[in-house]
Amino acid sequence: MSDEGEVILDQTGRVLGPRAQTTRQRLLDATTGLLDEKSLRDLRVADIARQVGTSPAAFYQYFKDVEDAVLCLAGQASNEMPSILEHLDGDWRGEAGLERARRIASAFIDHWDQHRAVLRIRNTASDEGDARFQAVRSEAMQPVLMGLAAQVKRNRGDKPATGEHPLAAAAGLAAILERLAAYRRELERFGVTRDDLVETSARIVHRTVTG
Amino acid sequence: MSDEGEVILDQTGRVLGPRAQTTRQRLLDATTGLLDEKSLRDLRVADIARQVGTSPAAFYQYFKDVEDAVLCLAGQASNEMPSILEHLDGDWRGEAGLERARRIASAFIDHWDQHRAVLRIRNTASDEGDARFQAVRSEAMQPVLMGLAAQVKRNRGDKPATGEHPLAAAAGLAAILERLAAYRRELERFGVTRDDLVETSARIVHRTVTG
DNA sequence: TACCTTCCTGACACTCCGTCAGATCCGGAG
DNA sequence: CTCCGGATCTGACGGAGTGTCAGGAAGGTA
Repeated sequence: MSDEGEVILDQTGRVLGPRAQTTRQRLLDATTGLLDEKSLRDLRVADIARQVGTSPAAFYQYFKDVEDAVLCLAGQASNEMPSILEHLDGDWRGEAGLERARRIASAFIDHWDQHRAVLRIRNTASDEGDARFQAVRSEAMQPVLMGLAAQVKRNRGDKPATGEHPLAAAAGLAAILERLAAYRRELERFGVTRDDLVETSARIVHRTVTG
Repeated sequence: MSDEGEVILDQTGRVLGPRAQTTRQRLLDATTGLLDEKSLRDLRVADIARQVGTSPAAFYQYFKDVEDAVLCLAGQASNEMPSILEHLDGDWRGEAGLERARRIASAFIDHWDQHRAVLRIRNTASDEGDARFQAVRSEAMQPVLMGLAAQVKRNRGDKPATGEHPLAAAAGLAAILERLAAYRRELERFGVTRDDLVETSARIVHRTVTG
């Protein structure tokens, strides 16, 4: 990622002045925009540069390659990981727990609606084994995963008799939350509304957490 | 896909003789092998050709591009979609239903263990919007999705009062099954065994289907 | 051997990548 | 206002990989 910390550097390690920061940000914005139209695979450095009205060479001043820029965007998006953790801790039993689950599901959907293209790439690149994207994704999801696993464990009174593994259950729940949020558009075409998604995933999560 | 029906054609539409079929198959095998080492993005036609001991130009005789070859493999893998549908129909209540769910989960894991690389690409390409991969994936998953949705609907006595949407629930369950199967390796490093995965996903599926 | 079909290849034009030396820009010192 | 020096950008290029084509090799048949 080319965006760690506060001081932003270019590819040779030098601090960026204000003019450069503007250019860099415009390159990032252009990348975001273009990703709504074409896949990462089809996204050319030349496209991004043209959109910004600069030369391809300028792009390489700030980013190693297109993936590097997207990685940066993915980092930003992941950092906006919504207030899910707040909802995690507390009592999961009964209607209050279900409401908790609804809030989490809803926050996930909002998160994905706002960063669909970039989050999709984050996950696919991560699935394909790219270590940098894996790191960004983990950083965002790990707390959710651990939080869910802890709640599963707690609310079952630690009885492993059910045969369910807390971490596996948490991973499964995370899968539902992500997938339904990611596929919102597609499911809508089959008559599944946003509320349906929230309610359905919330109930599965709630049932799984409380056993 | 370059593999529809029985008679196999080359890129110009001519029927393949026995020698050509062998070459084509070797190209496919080499592709499978290389996909275990590198990502689709890094897989060059030249690599595949060299592996087979032929020229890059030969590759283009049988496939439009690398994706086309992988698509063909994805189609083959998807067709081997295991005997999941057999387990879907029937009574889901009680221990028998849970056992049903275990069989499905187990079959999913086997399926993914056998075709991990190709199925991953099928899904990521499909996620990225590639219509051809979407078609292959749908063809494989649609029956599972519909079957699960039908069971959800049936076993709830059609009471929509629970607020869960059958199709959304089915999509969520499919997400769990796929993700846990796809991430088996990674989860194992955290001490989650195959049995844990089967039992956990089976129970979530069973609970969700029976309400 | 001569021939014909099937299959494969060398060679090429093209696209895009990533780098570098040098041009351009711009604010501040004089 | 003019000039200077660092900050920023660019044109031009070597390289890798793609996809195509005319023609060459391989193998069967008579």
